[in-house]
Amino acid sequence: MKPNCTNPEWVGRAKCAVCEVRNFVLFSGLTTHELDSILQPVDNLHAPQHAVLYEKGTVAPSVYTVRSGLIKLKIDLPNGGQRIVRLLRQGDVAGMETLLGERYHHTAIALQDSDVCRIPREVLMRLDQTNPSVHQALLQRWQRSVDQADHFIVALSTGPAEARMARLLITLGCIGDHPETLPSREDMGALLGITTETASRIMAEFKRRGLVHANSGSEVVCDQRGLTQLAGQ
Amino acid sequence: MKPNCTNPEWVGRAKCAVCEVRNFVLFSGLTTHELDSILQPVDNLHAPQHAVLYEKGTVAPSVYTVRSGLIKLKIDLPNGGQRIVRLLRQGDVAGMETLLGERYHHTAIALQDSDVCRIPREVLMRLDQTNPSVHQALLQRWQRSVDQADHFIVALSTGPAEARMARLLITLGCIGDHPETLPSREDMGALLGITTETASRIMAEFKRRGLVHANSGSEVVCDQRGLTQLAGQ
DNA sequence: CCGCGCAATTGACAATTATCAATCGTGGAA
DNA sequence: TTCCACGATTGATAATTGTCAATTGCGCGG
Repeated sequence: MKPNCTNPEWVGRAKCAVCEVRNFVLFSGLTTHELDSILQPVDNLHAPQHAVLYEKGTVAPSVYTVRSGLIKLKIDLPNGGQRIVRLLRQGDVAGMETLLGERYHHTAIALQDSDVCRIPREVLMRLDQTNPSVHQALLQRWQRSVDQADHFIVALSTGPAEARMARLLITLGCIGDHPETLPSREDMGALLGITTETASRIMAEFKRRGLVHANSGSEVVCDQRGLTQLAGQ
Repeated sequence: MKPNCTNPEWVGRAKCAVCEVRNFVLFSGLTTHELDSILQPVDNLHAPQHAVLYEKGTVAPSVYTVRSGLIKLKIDLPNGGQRIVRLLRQGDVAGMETLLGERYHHTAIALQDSDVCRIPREVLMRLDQTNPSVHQALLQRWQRSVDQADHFIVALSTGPAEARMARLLITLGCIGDHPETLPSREDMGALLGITTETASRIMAEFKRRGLVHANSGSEVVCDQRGLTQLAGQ
């Protein structure tokens, strides 16, 4: 679909000690001193929209934590399409199968311009063994993956397409006065297990009904109440 | 739907040292001596079909490992239906959210007569900290939950209902000369995100086409080749 | 400014699936 | 054995969704 295979761009060695989102990510339990003791590099990457962090089936040397932006984990279908199985945002972790010595289970692509930290497998495994707070944070991230996958099953893959779309918009958080840049119709389809055309029709209808307003920029704002009602069925 | 809320029946204190499936479950890395040092009881339960292991939202004192049988993890929908988000079989673990101090995220019910071991939270947390092989096994189970959830999204919630049903039958393993007792049509619907009637129609059609044969007992055998072809789309 | 390219939208129609209702089949209780 | 209860199956019809094709809208490069 997209020959646009940008790669993430190296921005610099991560400065975890002054990271503004450190309390949301894996290393929130580490002291500055402990952070200094990390010998191997944790790199700070900028992933522009459509950049590929990693591809399914390739050897997995690193785990990624999301500092900002939106990342999709997808699986390619035999018929040429794709199915998105997870959306990752600030504080989420991608590629934890790395820690079990497995190859990547998905392809990770930035849906929006994103900033991520790339943590080598060895670094995280050592911290997991030596630092209880990192260990606990890891278990929590694993559980978060499970919870998010369950949400995809229950909320985004159950019921009529209109209700699923409403739940997707709520999940994306474009509600009230908190505008968001939405994924393409194609990605929405891959998120909900419907076709691009159906996704487009539903979104167009939502706009006509006033449930979704285009903002000044490329962002949109949604009607919390109306969507919640639709999501019910 | 089912007022048939059987509870699991206590069979005895678990004898992990002589457990015939120990190599598939969490404690495969422990020596007999280490097993003896477990002070708190690991109970061996028999869960007859329809028995409820635990219910969503209740406090979670224990993790369950499946020794035999088939367990479903379900979530109740606002419209009265249910959505099954996982199927657990020999070696799988239910209720790991327990280890993070959370309440159960699902309701766990036996789809077939099953044997399970109930492991208190404290036991598993202590072993996780003291025994690397248990720690590793735990991470693997967590990853397995993620993988199984992904399978539900990609294989069982994507594409037309007929293809999903074919993939479900393959997943259940009722292929070749390995017969299986299938879930009810209602449960199949909850597994695939379709109605009971649609599940019934598809299964009836599979039988007519010779893709599924009733066995002598209540079990069925499926045509591997034919189902695999259907699963493609 | 124009026009190209790509995504979004829309239309028409076919296929799939849901809904509601009735019937069938079977195992278990009386 | 007969009858009942319940799950499975089937039918008829409406609603939803997919498919294929055309058109619109818009940003960006020339």
